[in-house]
Amino acid sequence: MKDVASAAGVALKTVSRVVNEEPGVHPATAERVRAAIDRLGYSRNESARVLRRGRTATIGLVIGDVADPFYSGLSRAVEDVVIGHECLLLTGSSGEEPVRERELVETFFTRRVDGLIVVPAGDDHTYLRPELEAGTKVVFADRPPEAGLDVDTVLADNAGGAEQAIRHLLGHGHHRIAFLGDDPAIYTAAERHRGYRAALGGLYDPRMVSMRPPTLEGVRADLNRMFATDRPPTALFSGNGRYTVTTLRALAGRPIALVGFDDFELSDLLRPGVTVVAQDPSWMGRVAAELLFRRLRGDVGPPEHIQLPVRLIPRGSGELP
Amino acid sequence: MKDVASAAGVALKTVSRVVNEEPGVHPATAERVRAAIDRLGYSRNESARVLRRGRTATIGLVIGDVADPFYSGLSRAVEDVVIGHECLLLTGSSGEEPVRERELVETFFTRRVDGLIVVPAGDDHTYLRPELEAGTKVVFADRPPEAGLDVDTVLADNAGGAEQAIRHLLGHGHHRIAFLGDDPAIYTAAERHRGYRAALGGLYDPRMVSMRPPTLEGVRADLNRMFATDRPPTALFSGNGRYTVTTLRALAGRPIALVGFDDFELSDLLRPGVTVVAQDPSWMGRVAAELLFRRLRGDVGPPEHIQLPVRLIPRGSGELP
DNA sequence: TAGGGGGCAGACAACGTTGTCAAGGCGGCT
DNA sequence: AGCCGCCTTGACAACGTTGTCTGCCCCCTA
Repeated sequence: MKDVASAAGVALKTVSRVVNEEPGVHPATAERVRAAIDRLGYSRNESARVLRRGRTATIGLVIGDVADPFYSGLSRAVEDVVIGHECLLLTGSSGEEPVRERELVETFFTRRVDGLIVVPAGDDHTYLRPELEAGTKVVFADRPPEAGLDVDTVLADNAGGAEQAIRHLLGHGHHRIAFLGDDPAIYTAAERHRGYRAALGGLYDPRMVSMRPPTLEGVRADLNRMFATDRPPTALFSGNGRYTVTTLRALAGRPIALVGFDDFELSDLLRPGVTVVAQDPSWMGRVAAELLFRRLRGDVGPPEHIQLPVRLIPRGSGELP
Repeated sequence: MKDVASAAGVALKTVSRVVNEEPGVHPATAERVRAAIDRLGYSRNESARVLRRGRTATIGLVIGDVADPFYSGLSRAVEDVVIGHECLLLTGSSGEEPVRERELVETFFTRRVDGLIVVPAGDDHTYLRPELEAGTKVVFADRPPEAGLDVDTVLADNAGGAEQAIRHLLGHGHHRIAFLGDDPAIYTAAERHRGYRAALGGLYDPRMVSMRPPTLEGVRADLNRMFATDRPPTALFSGNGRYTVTTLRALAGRPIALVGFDDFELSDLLRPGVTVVAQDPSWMGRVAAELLFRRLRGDVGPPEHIQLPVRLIPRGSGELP
């Protein structure tokens, strides 16, 4: 910038004004400055600007794993909103590890992100307190923080979706419905299990429940265990997208009624098509990002807790007798 | 930092030394400083550090679309390498639009990223020249830049993979094999078509080729056109993952031999399983990122052009008669 | 013609770090 | 005892911007 100034024969500040399109520069001078900028191939040093102004125009996003379609859909939506606000996006995958989540968040904070969207992996976010009090805006998506930390959240209707799925299966004559889901320490898994249990009421049987990481062997073993009981399941409800796929693999073609939480590509191409309770990850991302930017614009209302509806899509597997 | 210094009763520079774990600070002093840091909840301002040192410890990644599994797999691998080098990752999706690709790259440059990994959408990268000459390291992944710009590239063996697929189909008795792929302006599509043509030799017939964006209607129309000819195809080769899925939808269960480029989740669960030429997006991401960091460490050898092998995985659809 | 006001330009400090250099104190060696 | 060198610490400038304040010039009005 200094070089541009001397090349154009003006003061540093004048170049700054031109670059920032501030008023009060004579058009002819501005033209001269722009010419010098082009000639020298100058581009503003954003770090210095950030240092001086205090705003980074950068948003941080912490998710479980970009390679998971749920998260990548969410990511893309967040990215679009962020770009629309002339900001950039720092993304990090926690791999669902609380320690890594925290490291990422803290790294983002030292980079002075203006705002943060987090899909939490852990359940202790006291480490956020200082930064929240310092005014950094944080929105939780997909899962809330632990009780006691009242911040903006954008969640899907997990329990409601699970209830819907179970009622659908009950409506097709099933009374013995198994639940295959993730570790109950994961909020969404716990909620979906809660909805499952609520919808089943007196039909609930803990032997028909398997909650653990979705490994093929594990799922296969649990299914075998369930099928070996005196009253085996006639229908399955799987607690998330990866789980549904794993379950399909474990079933190896064995026909049984199945409803899965989360839609996934090709669910319609399988035979039978897989009936799912679909949530919309990009909607969630968009809503979370827009909420964040509203906060950044100065909205200081009480924390919002947005719940997004989910939708049951019958495709065949949930309608088997 | 100033506050920490006065709280600990030492000079600014001493705090800086402690924070950066530089040698030459008395353990007792360091302890006092660390106590003050904890008490005040201080965290280093990375922007100022960047400004002073000139290195941002940030890498930029420009891809087509995070929501596409190929790119998100690549992203995740890049992210892991980047985190391993204590850097952060700025990600942007070009949506395959050259203009947006350029905007993203230039935004990343004004943010002074140390290095850049690009999956190019456009075919004019002269705009990179100044920055390349200024020493910023850039690696192209998945697709090369236009001829004339000799930079590091990491590509898959697109033509070879296509040849392999076609030879596989020829080996199963097919002589009439159609190609369904993306716009030939996209490098990978053009290369795969090249391999297809080379493997077919005299059997090549332009009427059996459809290259256009993968819309369901378009693919369906082209398939109908091909099937309506006097010598309809007995096998299909689809030019990328999304294309394969679209083709499967367009076929609506009609059995015909099919090999697709790119593996995809559930390819094994369809009946018949889908035979594919698989590339490994995370391998590509890892290799590109590692090459980039080698450059950042000062490796100044001539540009490297890495080609990653692909692998044919028979699953049933490619072995139909 | 004198005074006032608006348009334009520049000087300077500050943002929070880090690299360079210099200085003080202390122990060991001659 | 005097000198040297090491260990520890600090002062200061610089990185490239931007916000504030000041100054100049010209035109308009009384």
